Amino acid sequence: MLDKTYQPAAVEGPTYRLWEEAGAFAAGRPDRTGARPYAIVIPPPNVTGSLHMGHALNNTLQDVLVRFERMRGRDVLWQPGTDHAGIATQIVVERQLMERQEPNRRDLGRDEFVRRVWQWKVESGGLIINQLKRLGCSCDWSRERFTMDEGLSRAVRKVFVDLYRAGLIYKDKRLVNWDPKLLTAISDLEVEQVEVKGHLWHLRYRLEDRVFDPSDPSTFVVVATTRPETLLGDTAVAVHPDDERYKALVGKHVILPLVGRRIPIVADEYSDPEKGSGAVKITPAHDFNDFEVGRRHALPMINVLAPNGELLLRGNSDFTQGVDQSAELEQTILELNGLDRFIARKKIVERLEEAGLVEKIEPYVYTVPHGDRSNVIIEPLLTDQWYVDAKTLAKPAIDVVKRGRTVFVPKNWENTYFHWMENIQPWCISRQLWWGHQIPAWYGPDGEVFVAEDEGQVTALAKDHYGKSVALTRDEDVLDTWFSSALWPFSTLGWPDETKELKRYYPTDVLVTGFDIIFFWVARMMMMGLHVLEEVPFRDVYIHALVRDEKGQKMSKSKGNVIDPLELIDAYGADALRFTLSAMAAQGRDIKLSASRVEGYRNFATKLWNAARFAEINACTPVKGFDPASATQTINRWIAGESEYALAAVTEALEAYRFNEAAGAIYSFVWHKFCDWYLELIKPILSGADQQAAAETRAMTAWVLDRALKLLHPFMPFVTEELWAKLAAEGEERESLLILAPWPKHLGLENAAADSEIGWVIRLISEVRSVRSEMNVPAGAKVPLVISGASEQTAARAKRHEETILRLARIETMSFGKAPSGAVQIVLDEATLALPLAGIIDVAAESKRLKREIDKVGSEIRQLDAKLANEKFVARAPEHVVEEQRERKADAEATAARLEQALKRLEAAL
RNA sequence: GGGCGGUUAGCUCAGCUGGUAGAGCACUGUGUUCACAUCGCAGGGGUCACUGGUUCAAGUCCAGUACCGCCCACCA
Repeated sequence: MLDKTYQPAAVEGPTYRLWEEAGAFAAGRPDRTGARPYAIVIPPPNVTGSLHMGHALNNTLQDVLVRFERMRGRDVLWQPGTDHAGIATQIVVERQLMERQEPNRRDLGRDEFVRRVWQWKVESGGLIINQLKRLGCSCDWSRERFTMDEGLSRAVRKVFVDLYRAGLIYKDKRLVNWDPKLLTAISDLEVEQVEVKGHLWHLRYRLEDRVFDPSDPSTFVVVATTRPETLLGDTAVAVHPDDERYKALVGKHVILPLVGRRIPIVADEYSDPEKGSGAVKITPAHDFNDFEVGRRHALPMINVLAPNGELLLRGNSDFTQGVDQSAELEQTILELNGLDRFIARKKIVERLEEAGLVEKIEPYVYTVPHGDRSNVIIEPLLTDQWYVDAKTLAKPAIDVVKRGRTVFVPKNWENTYFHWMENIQPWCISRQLWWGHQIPAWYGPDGEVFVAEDEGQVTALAKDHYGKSVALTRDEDVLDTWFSSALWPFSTLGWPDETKELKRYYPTDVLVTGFDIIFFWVARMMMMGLHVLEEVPFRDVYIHALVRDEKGQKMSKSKGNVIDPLELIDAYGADALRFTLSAMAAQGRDIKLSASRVEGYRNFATKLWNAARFAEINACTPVKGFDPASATQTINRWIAGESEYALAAVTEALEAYRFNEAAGAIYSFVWHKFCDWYLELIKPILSGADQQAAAETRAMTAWVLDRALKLLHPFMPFVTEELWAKLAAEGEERESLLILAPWPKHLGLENAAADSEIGWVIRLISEVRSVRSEMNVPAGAKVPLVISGASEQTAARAKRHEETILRLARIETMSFGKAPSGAVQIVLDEATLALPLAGIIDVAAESKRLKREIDKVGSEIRQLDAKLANEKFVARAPEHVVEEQRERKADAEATAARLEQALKRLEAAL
C-alpha cells in the first residue's frame, strides 16, 4: 500500500542505485547495438565547484533530453567529467595552504605544489559529481573524464604541436592583459570592463626650447590622462595631423616632467581633437592604443611596472636610457621606486602640482579593466606569450553555422556568435600558473624553441638542430584552461586514438549550455573540432537562460542571494526542482527562481502519487494484452485520446527544445485531465454493476497511468520510476525499469465523438457547480435537475452519464420535462437545465444573474455582427474564419433566446 | 559607440506560423464527497509600456519613443 504522500528522500537514493546497477546509463548497451547513437557531452563543471542553480538547470535539461532519447530507443551517451579549472583550483589550494598555515606555493616548489593540488582533487574534487547524481543525472559515469587525465593531456599536447607546426600557434611579444595579483597573463575574455568614477588630469609638458611659465601656454603642451603614473613610460605626445592648434608643434619635443626625458610630438590620427586637450601622451608599454601608435612611429617602449604592479625604476635601463642624470630624476627614483601603481599615482600628482604642472583636474567616469577572477585592475604589460591564430581557425567555424551544419537554438544567438567570431583577436593561451597543462615547448641554450609531444621527441629535434645533445629547459607556462575544454567533445571520446566511441558518437547531437560561455567555450570547440576532425563537434547548440534570484539579480555568493539547489532537493525532492527548472526554461534570457514554484511542483508529484494510490486501491493494474483501441466506454475512449494529444505535445516540444511546453503539456494532462476529470468520472463505473465496464476501466486507468509515467519520466525520474515498480500487476514484475522502457507510440486513439460527449458532461457539471456556488447553495445540499429542450443525442448522453452527473454536480434526481417555475436555469447548447430551488434561491438575484448573462451574450453578438457586416472581412478573410464567426453568432443568438425564455419563466413565477 | 533582449493578472512568467488573452503562486468564498487539505469546488483580477503603420483582423508583423537589463568595444 502506498503512503499518503510521496517521500522523495526515501526513494531517490535507492532508485538511483537501481539505475546504476542495471547499467541503465551506459553507452553502447548490448540491447542498443543496432540503435542510432545520441550523444551529449556535459559542460564539465570546475573540479572545485559545488552545484549551483546554473548547473542544476543545465544538467536537468540535458538529463531530460537524454532520458527522452533513451526511451525512444537511441543508444545514448551522456559523457560526464570535470574541468581542472587552472586559476580557480590553484587559488583554492593556495588559500587552503594559507588557512592551514602551511608553506606557500613558492616555498613548496612547483612539483610539490602540483602534487598537493592532485591530492586536493582526489579528496574534494568529486563533490559536484555526487551532487549531479542527487539531481538524477543519468551520465555514463564509467566514462567520467578529467581535463588533466593522461588521455586528455595527450590530446592537448598533440593539438598544440599540430597547431604549432601548422603555424597556428606562435609565440609573440606584445601587450597582454596582465593580472598583477595572480601574476599571470589572461585572455581578453577574462577581462571585465568596470565603470568607475575617477579623474582626468590635465598635465603640462614643457616645450624643449621654451622656458616653462605656467601663465604662458605657449611654453608647454597640455595632455589629459586618467593614469598620471604611466607618464614615467611616455615616449611621445601625439596630436592629430589636422589639428590647427598643434600643427606648428609637430616634430618638436617636450621634456617629460619628473624624468627629464626628451620626447617627440608626433602627428597621428589616433589623437582625437575633441578629447581632452587634443594632445595625448603616448605610453606604448602600458596602453593598447599607445602600443599601436608606438609601432607606427618607431617609438621606444619603456616598461616602468613590475609584474606585481609596483613601479620598477631603479636599475631599469629602459627607463633611464637617454636621460641625463639629474637631481630630479634621482628624486623620482628614490621616491617612487617599488611603490604600488596607485600610491605612485598620488605621489606623482602631488609633485606635479608642486611644480605647477597640473592645469586642472576633472571628475571623470570611465571604464577600467578588471580580472574576472582576481577582481583587481588589469595592467597591459609587454611580455612573451603563446597565441593561437584564432582568426584563421574562426573562418570554417563561421562557415558551418552560416550553412546550418550547426544550428543555434534559439537562432538569434548565431548573431552574437558571428559578431564575435568575425572580430576575433589572437587568443593568448599561456598562463603563468603551475596547475594546468604545461606547454610542450623547450628551449635550447641559445633560446631556440623546440615543440614536441614529449621529451624524447624534443631531445631528438634538438640533437638534429645542434648536431649534438644539449641541455633543454621546458617552458614553465601552462595552457589556458579553455584550451583543453575546447577539445572536450573529442578528447573525451579517446582522440587521438581512433576509438570506436569517437567514430560512433562524434559529432555529438547537441550541446546544452548558457550564453555566458558561447565565446569561452562553444566558439572554441567549434574551431578546434573543425580543425582537428574536420567535422563540427555538435549538430545543435541549445542556449538556455541564466538562473537569477527572485529579484532578477545574478546569484552570487557575495550578494548572499544564492539559492542552493541541494537545499531545494532536500526540502521538495529532486523531481520537483527538475520539473520547476524545465517548466521555467522558456527560451528567454533569464529565469527567476522562487521556492514557491518548486513547492507547487512538489505538490504535483504528490498529486501524481495519489492518483497512483487511487489506482492501487481500485486494483487498476496493467492488463497484459490490453488494447486501448478496444475500449467501449466513452470515458475510456476519451482519456485514451487525451493521452494521445499529450504524447504528441510532449514529444514535439522536446524535439524542438521547448522544455517549458513539454512540462506544461504533461502537467495539465496529469492534473487537469486525468486527475480532475477522468478519475472522478470513472468512480461510478468502478463501483457500478457492469463488471465488464469496470474491468475495462481498470485496465484503461492502469494503461493511461503507465503512459503518463513514461511521459513524465524525463522530468521526474524518481517518483515515476518508483510508481512504475509499485504499479506492476500483482505478482508480476515489470519487463524493464522505466528508464529503459520504450517511449509511447502514437496509436491513433483520438476520438472526436468521445471528446464531444465528455466535453458536454464536463461543461454540464462545471455549469451546475458554478451556479450552485453563485447562488450560495450549500455544498452538501442535493438538488433536482430538470432538463428541457434536449435533443435526442443530449438526452441519451445525460442518461448514459446520469450517475456521474448526480455525483459530481450533487444532483438528487435527474428528469426531463418543462422547466419548473422558480428555478435556476442554465442554457447549455440547445438544452436548458433547471435547478428547482424555490424557497432556497433569491429570485431577484437569479433574475439579475440571467440579465448579466444576456448582456454578455448580447455584446458578443454585437461584436460578431459588426465583423460580419464588414464587407472587407467577409471578402478577404479565409472562408473557414468567416464560417467560424457565423457559427459563433448563431450559437450566441440561440443562447440569448433561451436565456430570454428562462428569464421570462422566472419572472412569471414572481 | 555598436548589438541583443525585456516591458502581458498583485508577484513570477507562458503565449511557436497574426483569427474570441493563459499558467503557477498570492487573494476571496466554500468544503459531513470513500486518491489527495502538499487537496477539492467556485470566483475576483489584464485599455497585453506608449505612438504610428501594415492588415478584413495585431499581445503577435513593421517603424519610432520611453524606461529596464545584458553583451561587445581601445576612447586619453
